[in-house]
Amino acid sequence: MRGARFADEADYWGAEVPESGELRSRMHAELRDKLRLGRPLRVYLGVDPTSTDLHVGHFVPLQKLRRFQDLGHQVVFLIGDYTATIGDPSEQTSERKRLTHEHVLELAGNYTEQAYRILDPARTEVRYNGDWLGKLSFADVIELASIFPMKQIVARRDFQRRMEQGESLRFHESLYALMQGYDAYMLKCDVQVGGYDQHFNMLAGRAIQEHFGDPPHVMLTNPLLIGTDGRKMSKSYGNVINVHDAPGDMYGKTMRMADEHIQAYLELTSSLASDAIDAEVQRLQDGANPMEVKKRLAFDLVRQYHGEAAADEAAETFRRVVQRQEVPDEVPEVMVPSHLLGATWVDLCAGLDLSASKAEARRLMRQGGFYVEQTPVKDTEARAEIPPAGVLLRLGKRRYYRLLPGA
RNA sequence: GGGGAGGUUCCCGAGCGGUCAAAGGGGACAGACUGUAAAUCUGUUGGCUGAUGUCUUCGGAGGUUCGAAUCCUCCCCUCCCCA
Repeated sequence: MRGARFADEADYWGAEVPESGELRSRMHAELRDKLRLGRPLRVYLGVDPTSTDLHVGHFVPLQKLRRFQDLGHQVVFLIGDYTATIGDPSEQTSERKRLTHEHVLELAGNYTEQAYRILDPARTEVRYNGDWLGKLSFADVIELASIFPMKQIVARRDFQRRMEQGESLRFHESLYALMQGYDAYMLKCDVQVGGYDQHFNMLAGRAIQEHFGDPPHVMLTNPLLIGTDGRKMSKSYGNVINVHDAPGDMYGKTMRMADEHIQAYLELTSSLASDAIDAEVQRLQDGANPMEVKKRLAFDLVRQYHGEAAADEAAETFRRVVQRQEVPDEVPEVMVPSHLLGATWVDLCAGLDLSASKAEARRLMRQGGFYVEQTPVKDTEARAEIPPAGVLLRLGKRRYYRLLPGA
């Protein structure tokens, strides 16, 4: 993994930006100075728990934190229990749904557990920003707000876009950066890591730290990981690789991604060393079959999260099921209740929720995507025969079920 | 608070009394192609039905009409301009 770099992409800041190269080299210099302090640095990453699962994109900054830990530094993992109830407007195209605090705390539990797949718990301090943000008075908020020229708040690219496009934009959304900036000040950290989308919030942190007489933190940002289809990674697009995905899913999702995105994934998600990544990228440019490179990537991903054996198995399953169209080893078994035993396939699929409706099952049949023991069944009136040994059902390219007569 | 524009099926968006389960695009699903994919092409995309058909759907509640997504009333929500 590599790819984390110093803040640049300065156009995020809107009009009032230093040259990107300038900010970047300043961060370099500041980090160098901090490292000369001769003490472990405090490095923090803040995450707002807004969903149940972390995806591989979240792991980019976590890997970075781990590197710091390995070098003897102290990591602070900040759970944005308070900020999550407001919602980070960064890179949003419309107003976010607000979450309740109870819900957020529930999600937070998953987050730390998943983060510890990468972080060393012994050298991780977990904090909740509700502990201080919840105690600010209105006067405190006013003081924080006074630090920022209105022009800077309004100049944000994401806000500008929403205003131009007539999307809803609410006042509280502009307060988000204040909250996150205050976190940075409260945590007394030397470095903050995060995605490019956090650029504005991190700068706000520096402004607040300086306002209160603290040295500003170094910003370390990484490119955002795109989804497997090249769009923004988002659960609603179904282009997300979750850390919790089963080995086979994780491998399959990786293989299904467009060839153009291989490099981004190699750089941001793989555990390969820098020169190994370069070698793979070179292979691609030399005209190697992208599938081979992708397989290496898929294997590496599964290995990181599920171990070597699972990765071997996932690779083998892919070879057999997808490439040779053979039946996978593990096919989910579905018991067919007795009242559906003599039914048509259509009724059976709808009754067992294998298809959303009878119409959908018929559609599949008519389109040739309905197979019984690998033979297409097109007759929508055909009745299902379920022998005691069971029967293999395949819907579309790779949804397999073994149907067994049940009670 | 005043004035204006809107809320349509998973999303965007057309429709503005019947011919509307509602154009078009996106997404999704299936098939063809293929080196995994992507791209491309074809088809499908509310439920029940073999099919004619029928039921539910166009922010919410009422109303007008033989008939409403389309007209009227009230309400809720969003955006824009002004204060």
